[in-house]
Amino acid sequence: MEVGRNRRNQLALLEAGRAMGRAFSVRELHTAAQAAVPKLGLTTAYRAVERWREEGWVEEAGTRSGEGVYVLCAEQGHHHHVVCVDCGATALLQGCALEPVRAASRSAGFELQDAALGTLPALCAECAGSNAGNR
Amino acid sequence: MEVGRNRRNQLALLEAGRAMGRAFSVRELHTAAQAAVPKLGLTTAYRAVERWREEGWVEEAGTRSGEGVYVLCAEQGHHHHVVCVDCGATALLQGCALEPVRAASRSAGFELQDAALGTLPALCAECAGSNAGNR
DNA sequence: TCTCAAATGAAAAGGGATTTCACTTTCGTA
DNA sequence: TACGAAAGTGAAATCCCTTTTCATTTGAGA
Repeated sequence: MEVGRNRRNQLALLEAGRAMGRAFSVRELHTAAQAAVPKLGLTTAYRAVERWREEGWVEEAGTRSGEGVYVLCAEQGHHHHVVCVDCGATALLQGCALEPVRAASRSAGFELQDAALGTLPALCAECAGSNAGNR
Repeated sequence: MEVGRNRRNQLALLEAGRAMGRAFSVRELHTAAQAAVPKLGLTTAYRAVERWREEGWVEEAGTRSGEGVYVLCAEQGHHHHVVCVDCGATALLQGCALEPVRAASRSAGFELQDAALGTLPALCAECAGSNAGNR
C-alpha cells in the first residue's frame, strides 16, 4: 500500500484506519487520526478514503445513519467480507460462495457486480445477541 | 397492497411506481406521479416510499449518484432481485442461491442480513454491452 | 537553494433526506 | 347529515454528509 509522498497526514490516516479493525466512516477515521495530527482536516480524510477506494485498498460497505462506511482490506485479490451492520465488525469469507448467485443472475440475463458485493451485510454474534430482545 | 385511506395522491404514487417497471429514486417517482396529480409534493413521495418500505412492498437497492433507489416488488415472501446498477432494470431470481453464502457467513460467526440482500447489484445485458468499450 | 506539483485545510457550496407546521381531507360516530 | 378526531398534505426550513473552491504550505528533484 502506498502513501504517495510519505506525508504525516497520510500516515496518520492509514495508521488510524488499520487500528480501527472494523468498518468505519470518514468522520470516525478523521477523529481517530486527529489523535496523531490534531490539525488534520476533514477534507483530507475524505480525499484519503477516496484515493484508497480508487486504489482498491478500501471498499464501501453501505451506509450507517447516512454516513458511508468503509472497510480496509489487507488482500487485494477477489474476496468477500461480511460486515456487521450494527458495529462494523468484519470477517473474511473463505472461498467464493457467490458462484451460485452469479449463475442464477446469468440465467436472468444479468452479470453480478462482484465489486459491489465485496462486503456483505450481516450481524455479528454479539450484536445479534444484544438485539434479540428489541427487534 | 394497501393504500390506507384511498387517497388520490397515494394511488397516483402507487400507479407511477408500478408503471416504472424498474428501480427508481423518490424524485423519479415524484415526477412520474405528478403527471396525474401536478400539485403532489415531494415530501409526500418520500413518505409513501418510507411507508412502503416499512410494509415490505419496496426494497432499497443501493444508491445512484447519491440518491437512494427502490424496487417495487409484487411478491412478499423470501426472494431476491438482481438490479442493474446502470439503468435500474430488475429481474427476479429463481430459488435462493444465497444459502452457500449464509453458510460461509455462519462459519465466520455472522448472520447474513437477507433483508439487505433482497436486491443484488448487477449489469443487465444491454448496459453491459454499451459499457464494454468505456470501462 | 530553487522551483513546481501535490497536498492541505478552512470555508462555502451542493444536494438528498427529514422535520416542522399550519391547513385539508377522510372516516367513524352520533 | 353534522361533527370531531386522526391521518394526510405541501411548502419551506433544516439537517448533515459530501464535494468544491482557493489561497497557502510542504516535499521531491534539479
